[in-house]
Amino acid sequence: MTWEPGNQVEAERLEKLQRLRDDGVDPYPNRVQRTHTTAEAVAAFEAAEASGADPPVVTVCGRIVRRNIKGRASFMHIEDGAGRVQLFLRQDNLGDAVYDQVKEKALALGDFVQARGPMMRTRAGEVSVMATELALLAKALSPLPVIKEQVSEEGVRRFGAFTDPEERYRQRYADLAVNPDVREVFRTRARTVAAIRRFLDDEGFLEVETPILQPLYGGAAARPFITHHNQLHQDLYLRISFELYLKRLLVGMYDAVYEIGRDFRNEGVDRKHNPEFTQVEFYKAYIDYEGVMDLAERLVSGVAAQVTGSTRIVFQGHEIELAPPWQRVTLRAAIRERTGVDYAAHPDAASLRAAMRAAGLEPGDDATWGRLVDDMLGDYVEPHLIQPTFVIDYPRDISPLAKAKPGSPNLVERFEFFIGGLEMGNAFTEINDPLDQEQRFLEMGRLYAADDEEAHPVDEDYLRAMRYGMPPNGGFGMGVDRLVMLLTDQPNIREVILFPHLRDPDRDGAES
RNA sequence: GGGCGCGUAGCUCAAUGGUAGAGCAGUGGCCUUUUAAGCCAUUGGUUGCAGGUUCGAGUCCUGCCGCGCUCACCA
Repeated sequence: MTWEPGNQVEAERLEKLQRLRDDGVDPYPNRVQRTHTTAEAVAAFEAAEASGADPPVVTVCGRIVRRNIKGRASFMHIEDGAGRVQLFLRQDNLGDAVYDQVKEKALALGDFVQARGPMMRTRAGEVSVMATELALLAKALSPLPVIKEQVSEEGVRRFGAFTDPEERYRQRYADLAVNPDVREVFRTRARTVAAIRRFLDDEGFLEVETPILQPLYGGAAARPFITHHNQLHQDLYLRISFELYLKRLLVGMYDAVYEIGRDFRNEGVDRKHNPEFTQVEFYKAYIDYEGVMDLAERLVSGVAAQVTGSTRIVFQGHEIELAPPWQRVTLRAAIRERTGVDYAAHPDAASLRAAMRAAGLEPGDDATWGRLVDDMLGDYVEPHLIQPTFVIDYPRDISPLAKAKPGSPNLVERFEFFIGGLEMGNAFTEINDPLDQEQRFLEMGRLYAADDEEAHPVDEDYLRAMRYGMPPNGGFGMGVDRLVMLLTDQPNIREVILFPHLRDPDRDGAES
């Protein structure tokens, strides 16, 4: 099977490729030279200019992003990962053969080239490479969207665009190639992950890697993806959280561990959810959820400061201060404030449902008590939590891994924290009583046995680990993608995931 | 899964039910300091897919595919 041009532009480019080959030009040569990035070349020239030294002679490489062919002198801008620089191309300097390639437009927008020559400044004042050598490095056969820029005092105006979300995600390489803002988002993402890692390393945590393919799944409320190991004849699950493996390591006498990695949840896809997403979880012995709150505040505000230079960010028009201390509100008070319902006065599902109806809410028909409480949180409280807020003390029956709150049989020592109206993370004082944990697993099994979903499995090996003795500890999980959304002011999780999941377009009736 | 909206040239977008267009890109010219370069000329379309209504469908109807927003789901 051989590629056929899909349109006229591609056909013409393929023809030019053949013409270059006929002329003995290798459109994809093996050998490349580069002495400077575009940014280094400009900096070297400016330094020489300032000191009165001779202008440097440089060899630069990059993609042609602008081309202005005039008679016997032409200009190109080439871009590499560091920036862009103009090439000044004169027939006198390049010789007829090479200049003909320019003039005949054998070198097109999108092609990669290598140019060598002394740096200079044009009459218009732009630092440029006065090319004495010019060579093709890689021919582009398909045209990228063309985006022009007008640089002025007021900033950069852009003309032309590549904005269709579907095509941007399906062809992220093209999106990145033409949209520098998008490239910057993923640089910020990389700095965010690095800053999280640095913070936890400095706090004495050990970074570990635990199984992604798991014989049992657990640690969160979600349906898993299922796969199969052929030789072992065994079904496996892609993990929905790291929790149960990380806590096993506390039994193994690491005081503090963390993992940054991918979780997979077989659930709906929307602005805040991708089937695979990046999570950071940490577990630390000898602290409770108060200690975790302290770490969470310092982690998030410290990462923001490192990544953006400030603890004050703007997200979707809201100014948000991430510096500690964050607001703390009990779930009970938060819900009472927003709905008028005090769930503590209605300790069973039936009476809580009645109270919700009396307050004008619409409670789910077969929701458990804890589920009703959680619904009120999501519907009436969460959208208002713009400034960072810990919501603490959750219903026991939606928190099977969190330790009970002394004196409150329905509550556990758990918090979730919210920023910008997004649920950012979840944490608790972890259960370390193996018999209690076993009962909680069994309760969960009963509570949700009615659901048609696969029953949640009890992880017997996890209980065995806990029976060897687990130190008291606090645990924490946070969505890294959502943190990047906050720090880059992106409203959609797909804008911070390089290759987000999309439906297969090559189905019946679809364009292929 | 439900509701609403969208799908037209490589990209961004037009087009009362009546000959499918523009800008950029491309192609052919002119130009040895341009920079959204300019000027002249010009190519490019199975209007997402399949049906239907109509003398006539990009436009109206039905189904399907994909995307967006939203609701639901997410122990």
